[in-house]
Amino acid sequence: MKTVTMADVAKHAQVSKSTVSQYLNKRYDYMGEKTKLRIEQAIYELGYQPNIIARSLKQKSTKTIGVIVANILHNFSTEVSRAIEDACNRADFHTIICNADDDPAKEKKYIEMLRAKQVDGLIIFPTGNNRDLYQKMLDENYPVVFVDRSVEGIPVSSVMLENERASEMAIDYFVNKGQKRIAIITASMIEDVSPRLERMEGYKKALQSHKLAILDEYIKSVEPDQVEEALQEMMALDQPPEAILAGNDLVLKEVLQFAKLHHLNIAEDLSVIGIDDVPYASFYTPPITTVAQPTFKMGKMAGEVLLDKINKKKTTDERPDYRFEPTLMVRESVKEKGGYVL
Amino acid sequence: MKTVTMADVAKHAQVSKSTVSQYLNKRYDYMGEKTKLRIEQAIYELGYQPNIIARSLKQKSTKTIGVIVANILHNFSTEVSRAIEDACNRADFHTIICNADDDPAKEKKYIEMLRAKQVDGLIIFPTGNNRDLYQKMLDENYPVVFVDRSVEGIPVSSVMLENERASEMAIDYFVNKGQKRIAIITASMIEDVSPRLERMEGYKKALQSHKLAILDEYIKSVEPDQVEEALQEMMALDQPPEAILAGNDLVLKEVLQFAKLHHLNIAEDLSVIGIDDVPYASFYTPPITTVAQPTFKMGKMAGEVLLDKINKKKTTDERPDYRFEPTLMVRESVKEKGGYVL
DNA sequence: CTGAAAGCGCTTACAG
DNA sequence: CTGAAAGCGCTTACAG
Repeated sequence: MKTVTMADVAKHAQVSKSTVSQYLNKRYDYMGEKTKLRIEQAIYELGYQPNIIARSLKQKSTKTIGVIVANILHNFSTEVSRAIEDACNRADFHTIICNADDDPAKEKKYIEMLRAKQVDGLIIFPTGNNRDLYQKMLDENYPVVFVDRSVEGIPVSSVMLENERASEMAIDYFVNKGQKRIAIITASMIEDVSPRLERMEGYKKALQSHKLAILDEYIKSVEPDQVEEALQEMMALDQPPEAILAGNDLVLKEVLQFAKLHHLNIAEDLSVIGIDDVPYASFYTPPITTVAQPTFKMGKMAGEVLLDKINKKKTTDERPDYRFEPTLMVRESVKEKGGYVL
Repeated sequence: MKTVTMADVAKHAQVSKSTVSQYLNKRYDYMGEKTKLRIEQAIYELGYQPNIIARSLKQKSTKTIGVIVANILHNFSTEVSRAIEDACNRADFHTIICNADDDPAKEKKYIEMLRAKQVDGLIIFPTGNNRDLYQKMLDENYPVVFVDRSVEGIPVSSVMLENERASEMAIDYFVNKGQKRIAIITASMIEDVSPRLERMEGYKKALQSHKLAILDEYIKSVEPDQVEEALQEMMALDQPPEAILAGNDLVLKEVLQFAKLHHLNIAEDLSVIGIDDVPYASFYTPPITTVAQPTFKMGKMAGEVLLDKINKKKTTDERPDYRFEPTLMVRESVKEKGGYVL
């Protein structure tokens, strides 16, 4: 497997490497027609494939961006990544996707590895716990955009959901259906991750605006594997909640699993709304009402903002963040409590 | 953002570039302790990060492999990819994952792009329609392994499920539950993709071994968006099927959606088994019985076989393929037809 | 124990 | 219209 290089092509076509290079880069401005043909022919005969690595070294651009998702297990991450890819492909950029597994150490490793690989920019779903690194990239004027989360004090523009609005939509819907005992379960907030905080805020504000009390027993922020226990506790209350807002897809899954285990019928015995529109929502029994994120638009925006920074070589952010409106996907997991409608 | 290079470090530490390079590659055999310290210091002070692109160019190895999945929408693809990544990470290899979208043209584009990026080897879930390219890689002794599918006449070793066995397990289970009117729906077979064929074969053989007739009306191979229509037809038969084997996760999804739409209760009105253990199977109502592929093991094997080829520089395959046993995940989507048990 | 030199496969002013 | 030459940032025999 001896590789054929540009020099081989040049010799075969009886021109210089420079000319071959011009040809490849479509700078035919002054190139003779016969020369062009000879090169084309040589490339074909030798089965020549340019070595992008060599080009990148010289050009100091790899036409590749890195994407580091906090946790690939979230549906959201997969869908947004796909949209980022599409946006980048359109600009002839490639995409390398890495999964930080919610682990700041892994996130750090990937940031360093991708930068060592000379990717031209980074889209990060930040874990939030690598402030020094984030700051360093800013200082170096390295193109970065955040997705899903923002990091306090780090002025990198972030593509995010209107999170408070998402909770609010869910609560409004619950209340309109006559639900009053509404709980919320979000992923753990140890890391102070912004969407979790905002969704919690939205929940509280919405309850207040409906003049409903905020009960500590109805609020849980826990790891996925503790959701069951949290539900256990809630359901053992004298006044257990009758409706639950699941803060993300993983929490929703746990809630549904819990319901199954304890033979609670969704809607009938327990109303549920999930933030994140899971793929099975529409054909679940009953179909699950969710608050959908415009994942495609968000990914597209993230890709475009990053490409813009890369091209313009300006990494300053004129906008702190790009917020997107959620959509309520009304299905059948919320019970209508006739008598209590406001 | 002027990047600091090895030359800068060398100057700062007052040694030559060679020595810095030795240091980075941990060839300290004969390196003076003070030199080592000075270099370490210089690297730290300058915040030096090696440029992997430059190294790759010289070493002719990127320590990166490419993975091209036929269709990332299959759960199977995602899980196997994750396992491949893990296996590669362990050997300090990176992974670039691309999605061919079941489109041979895209597959071709990605194969060429990844090879241009000098990845050291390729794991492909082949679409099957790029025979020339596959053959070319073989001829060039380029390291490749296939996953999920094999390609007739292309002797690249492939990591696959024991597909016939998968269908057989499902049919045996149906029959043991007293089901006799068993249909199968697989994805379209226009492309002659091996697992689909094998699953179909397994279905037929299993029916025969149970002395059940093979009815053409009970066999459909269609695109996901035609599954509904196919079901429509089947269910309109004088003797509609009472059990359905869904050939993969996407088909299963369509079947469940169809059941929902037509108010058919799974198990009660229609028994179902799906090949591929979908994430929601365990908490669906009713929980869905599936035939699971050992995705983790398969991905690990694919990664290891490829790394082996890369390291040993031998790309000949001592084994045509690596077959894995499926597992029946018994849940509750198959009705026990008491009276009819054999 | 360390350094000078060549080279990996390209690109890009610049000269002609 | 085309070529010679330098250089991207590393690594690696080889010499000393």
